[in-house]
Amino acid sequence: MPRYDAPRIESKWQKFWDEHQTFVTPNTPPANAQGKLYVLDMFPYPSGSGLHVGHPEGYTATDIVVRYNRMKGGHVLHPMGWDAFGLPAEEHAVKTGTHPAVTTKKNIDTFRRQLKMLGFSYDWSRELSTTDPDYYRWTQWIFLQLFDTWYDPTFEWTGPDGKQRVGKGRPISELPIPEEIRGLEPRAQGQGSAGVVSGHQPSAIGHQRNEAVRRYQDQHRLAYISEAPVNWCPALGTVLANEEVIDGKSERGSHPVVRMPLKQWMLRITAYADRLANELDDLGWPDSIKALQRNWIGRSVGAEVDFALASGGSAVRVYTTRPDTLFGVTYMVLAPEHPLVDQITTPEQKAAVDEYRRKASLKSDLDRTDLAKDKSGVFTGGYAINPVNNARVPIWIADYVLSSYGTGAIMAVPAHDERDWEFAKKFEIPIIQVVAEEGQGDGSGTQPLKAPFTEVGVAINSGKYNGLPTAEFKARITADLAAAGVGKEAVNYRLRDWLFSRQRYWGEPFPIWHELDAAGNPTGLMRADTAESLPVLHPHMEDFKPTGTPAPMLAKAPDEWLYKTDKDGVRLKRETNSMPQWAGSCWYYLRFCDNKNSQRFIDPALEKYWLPVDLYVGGAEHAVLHLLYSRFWHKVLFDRGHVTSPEPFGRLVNQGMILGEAELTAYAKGSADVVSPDLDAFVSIKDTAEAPDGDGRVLRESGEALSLVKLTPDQVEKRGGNLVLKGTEIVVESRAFKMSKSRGNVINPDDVVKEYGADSLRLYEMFMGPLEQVKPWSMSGVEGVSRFLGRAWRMFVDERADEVVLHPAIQDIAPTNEQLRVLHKTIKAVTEDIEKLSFNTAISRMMEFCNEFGTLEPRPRAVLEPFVLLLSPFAPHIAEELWELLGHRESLSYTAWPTWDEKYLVESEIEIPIQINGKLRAKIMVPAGADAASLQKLAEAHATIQPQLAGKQIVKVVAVPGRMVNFVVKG
RNA sequence: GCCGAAGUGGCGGAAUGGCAGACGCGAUGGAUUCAAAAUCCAUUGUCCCCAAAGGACGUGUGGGUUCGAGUCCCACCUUCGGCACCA
Repeated sequence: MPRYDAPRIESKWQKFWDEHQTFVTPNTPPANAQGKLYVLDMFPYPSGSGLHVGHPEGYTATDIVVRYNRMKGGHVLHPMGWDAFGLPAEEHAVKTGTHPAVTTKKNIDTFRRQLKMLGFSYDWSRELSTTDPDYYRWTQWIFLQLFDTWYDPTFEWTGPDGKQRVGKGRPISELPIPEEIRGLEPRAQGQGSAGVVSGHQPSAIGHQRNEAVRRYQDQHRLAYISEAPVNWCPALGTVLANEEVIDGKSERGSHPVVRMPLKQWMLRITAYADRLANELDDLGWPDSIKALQRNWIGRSVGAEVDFALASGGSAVRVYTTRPDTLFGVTYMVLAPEHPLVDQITTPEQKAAVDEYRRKASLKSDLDRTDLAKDKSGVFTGGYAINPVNNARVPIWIADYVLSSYGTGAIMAVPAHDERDWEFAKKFEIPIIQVVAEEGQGDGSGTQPLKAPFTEVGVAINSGKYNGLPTAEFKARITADLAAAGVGKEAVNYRLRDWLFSRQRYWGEPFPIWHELDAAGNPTGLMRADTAESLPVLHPHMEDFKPTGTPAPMLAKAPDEWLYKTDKDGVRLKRETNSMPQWAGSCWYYLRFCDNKNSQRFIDPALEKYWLPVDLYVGGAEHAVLHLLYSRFWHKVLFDRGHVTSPEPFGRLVNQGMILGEAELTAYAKGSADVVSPDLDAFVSIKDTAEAPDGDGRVLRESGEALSLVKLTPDQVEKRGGNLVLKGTEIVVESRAFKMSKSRGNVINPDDVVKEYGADSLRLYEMFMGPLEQVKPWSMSGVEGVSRFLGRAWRMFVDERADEVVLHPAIQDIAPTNEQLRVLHKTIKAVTEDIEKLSFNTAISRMMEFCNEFGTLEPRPRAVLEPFVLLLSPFAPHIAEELWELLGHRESLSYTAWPTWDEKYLVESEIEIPIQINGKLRAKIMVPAGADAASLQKLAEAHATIQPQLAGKQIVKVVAVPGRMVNFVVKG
């Protein structure tokens, strides 16, 4: 009984591919190669729970593209690796004492086994893990590049891509040092050289004398240390980047996060904000992802304006995008942390101001969000002078102004800004309208505003600028302010510099040392490890418990790791922070091209050959962070001449999330724990509404809370276009939820493979719907595609025989024209669908083919053979087995992809619709080449059309050859 | 609130401005079987009609463009995703 036996076939071919190294890709293209193709999956974090069904979705898609292109003769790079640093392995270490490296290795082994089980054609010889010292050696090396680079925003240059740019990351040795800093000891010109890491040469220059210069350089590096309020998460024992904090809680684990000032490594990604935004234009990415990134970067163009203090002394600089509303300024607001606050606060207000600042400093982001509903603030007692009209403006502090955006101070124009409006209303500050809607008169005698007017319009109450449209006003006043020396155009970004240090063990150590003075205290001066001394390995540790304080884990490392004395006798202490998980994933796509290179992070020739990645597939959750960070690193490497492509990823596709199986739910009156069993208690979903707190549903009329009853499919039936409780009119809800342990709807790929086989899982993941779309899982859907594979198997194999032999119906006979037409139609459709990544429709076409030939007797071999090749990228194991059965000795992996011939596709007769006034009235068979006139004649003569046209006036006839005929009639 | 994506049978989904619902699931009927599983065949948007023939209605809602709209334009509603005091 040679039934389709997935386990036997799949293990046989997985072993074959392994032993024959079928998918190992040499870096030199084969003689007849049709060009290179680099297809990359976002590599997974190898978690302890193993592969999720979401993983194979993207992986199958890329595997199909890769297998297809290999057969087309492409030189294809398709690697896989592990993003393996991260908190879970370390949390496990805290609990069990198992070293994170051990846990990580175990998890990687599981992931590798699972991926191999699914038959993906990765070149496993290129496998890498971010935790390999061989790998993170180069992560540290790239960090040193960042450390050795400053951004020159005015530098004009032409890159290896032939494009002109303004702004470049340059060696720190080329940073111009201002005279006053250079001091007594002028630096030699051109000190240091590009490509050699570290800005200091301890033996060449006495660095004590250069201390000021070194500190100046340190302030300008792309990797720098700053003391700033950061998100400290006590539960995780680490600080988190803004991006890792959601609603005041940690993204991972939802632990509370507090703000506190700490010294941290930062990466100056803001220097690249413009290029990161602008160079998105040419990328083959979905517009929605580009929009997400632009949104995140949040570039805004406005003006900085100086308001002199009424008390004299320094001025307050504000940032505004609406300099045209300067005449409407009725107060100013400084962020509570603003450095001028102390200076302007009057003695009478000091107590109130100090108290407010103290409270604000304690507030976590969550608290600030909660308070957002109600504006708070305190008057400082100080006044500023509005430069356009010399008006005295009171200065307040309020936490709705952020110290980290713009200048940390605003001019408040309540008439034309929502937030200022709310604030002014609450504290009874005057509101002056200075912009009127177009065509609403000149504004003299304007009614008081009922709400802030935030649109553009025409200036009023603005002196000589009255009547100017907003855009013109902005340009004019910006120029006027600049001429007067009190303002200038300015650009701001929502994007902040990237907080790059964490306080945990299981991350890349920094290749940095801190100089210590005689008393053992840090001097604030740093030294970098040399490139040759890398990697900086982790110290040996027994205890992985967090310190419980913001002091990094590595501070508990043994002294021999922590301290050393440099050649010049200076005592050094190692940097004890570690890099965040994002670091390793920023450049793995480069290392895959050359993962064994011990001399460089990537061979320049290989970078030039393989980069950029031609197709990058992964989840949309990485739309902002990972993709923005890698682009940033890539651009720095580009500026420093280490890579020749300006962007890492040419085409990007996001796979949609896979939800759990749809669940049926009915709602009933009564409390959740006591659900009345009688039907009267049940309520139709149409009579319910979402609960105000977002949790559960309530009765629409009364707002009464309803309890939720899970149903099985046999408890419902369809009636009148709805799903109802059996025998009732009560409509129930059918919805799919995100897979989660708590809901118990997680599907394990291992189980699916055990029951249906890897080919069925692959096929189902692709058949569910468009790759990019969110879709619910369905076990009976898996069964459906598995039945299709069974049919395909029986098309080739005689199940009544004792052995696996070719079906006797398969014969070397000449196919009919109709059979050839079906074959070539299928080849064309499948080929074009793969090119479009429209895998679900490609599978449909193959199902149709199978429905056509599956039970046909006899079946021409010449028609069936190409079908196996079409199927092979989707279901490679069964395809290899059938290919072998058909008598082929070689794996089909490099067999030429079938081509179609248009001549087989033409049909002699086609069916076209006949419409009257656009409505379908009949269908007729016509010769394929019939022209418009003969179409019309045939249509008019048709038995059901003729009577309908009789006695009516034909106004117009639209006849499209090969398409349709439409009669437009009157009467 | 802002930005983005999407609304098509009982379900997943298909459809260069030209036959809506391909393909699959589910369901129903039949064949095969001692019986079942598996398999094969047929039917399956809703409604009118005894039935057939035929007809009416159908792609979130309301308008519009067009000989013709699921598809293009305008307004709105709903769901999902992201951002959210960013001046």
